[in-house]
Amino acid sequence: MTKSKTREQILDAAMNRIKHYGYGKTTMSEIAGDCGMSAGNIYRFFASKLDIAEAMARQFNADLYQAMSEIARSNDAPAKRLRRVFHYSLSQTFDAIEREAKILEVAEVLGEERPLFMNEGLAQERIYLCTILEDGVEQGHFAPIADPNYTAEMIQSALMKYRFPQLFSRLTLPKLRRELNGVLDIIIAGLQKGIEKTPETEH
Amino acid sequence: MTKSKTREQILDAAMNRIKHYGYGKTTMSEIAGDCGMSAGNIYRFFASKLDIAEAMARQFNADLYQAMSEIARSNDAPAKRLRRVFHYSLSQTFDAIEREAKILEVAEVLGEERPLFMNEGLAQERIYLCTILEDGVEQGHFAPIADPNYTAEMIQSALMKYRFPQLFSRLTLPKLRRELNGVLDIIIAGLQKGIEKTPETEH
DNA sequence: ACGCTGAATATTTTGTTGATCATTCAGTGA
DNA sequence: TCACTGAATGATCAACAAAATATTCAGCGT
Repeated sequence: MTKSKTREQILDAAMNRIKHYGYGKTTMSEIAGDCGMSAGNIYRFFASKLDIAEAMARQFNADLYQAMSEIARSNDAPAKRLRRVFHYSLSQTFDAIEREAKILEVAEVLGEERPLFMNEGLAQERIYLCTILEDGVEQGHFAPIADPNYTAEMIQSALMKYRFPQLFSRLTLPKLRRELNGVLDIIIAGLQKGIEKTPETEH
Repeated sequence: MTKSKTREQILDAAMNRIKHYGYGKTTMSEIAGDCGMSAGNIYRFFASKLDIAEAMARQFNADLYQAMSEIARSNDAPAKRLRRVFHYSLSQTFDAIEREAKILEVAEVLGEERPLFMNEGLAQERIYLCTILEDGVEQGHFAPIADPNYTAEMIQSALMKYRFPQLFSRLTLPKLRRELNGVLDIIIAGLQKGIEKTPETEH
């Protein structure tokens, strides 16, 4: 347990520095210095500097998933829950990057060096989306869905642009919200109507 | 007319080199050498090296728009035309980059240095999308659409990922096609059902 | 006047070298 | 034995100079 305490201390020190100076500009020595230990000792708690960044993102995601989970279980209409999940995610990510621009660098580095970690997050998010989709079908708001996880994946694909907003465009938050709502309008209409899978493969 | 002939010659020489060696690695002198002229003379036909890249992309787009225009005017059902437009664009872009990997660099440079050029292309594409959407409404396949250009914009947003496939992901063409179809399934269902614009702004 | 050249200039890229840094691990103190 | 240190190692980065390169333009030949 003291081990986990030290780990938290390291992570905390790292986060403070990285948020302020960026991933590339904070050194293991500095983090160690903040914790009153040697750089080498950090490696007893994190296998690499990248793993610190990953732990940072994991913590950010944990909060996000917590909120998503609550939204997914709420009493709102399924369509509204869908909107809330993606708007919440957009706002949180946008604000975090707005507040601490250096967080974008962490996202870039992880996207590049840890592509599987990103997939993990998408898979987790899909769990909440499936809940909403299944509720929607059950309550008669959505037409039957053959494979909710697949449909969730397609919804994620369509909304990829709003995941790390500042990474894919330079739109302001209001414009992003407007677009997100527009795309959601179409998706929700599609879910209500019922999706007919494409009959044949085009050339 | 001889002026336009020379311009074409320059563009042609530039394209050959850029496709093979990349934008950064081909020099104005080399292009000029291929055309038997001095580097300075190129500037009587192109304002800058970037403008050569833009002309290159413009030529690629011209073919794309030509095909899109034909698809948009075809007799297929509107839903099918929508699919064909995006699948065609995906295949063309993917293949071009597959064939000449250096083309991706041109896309990157233009995306970075000429963001407005990208918008121009999106606007052009929307013209064809609007044709399809309006046909679809007229023929009773799609529910009425208040603002087709806006809806086209939202469709483009949802399909952004498939525009420069190798830029946003590392998926294979079959996987991209599968995803594109999945997202299109939802969009088309939404168009058939009719889109209710989001009633209020969230949080 | 026209179409072009090639030298001049400004900007970028490249190459190099010294530092800095991430990571490892033998060894220290408790 | 356990938690840690600090020196050693290789990798990466930063800064600066040198070399290429993009761009301009005065002037040449027609």
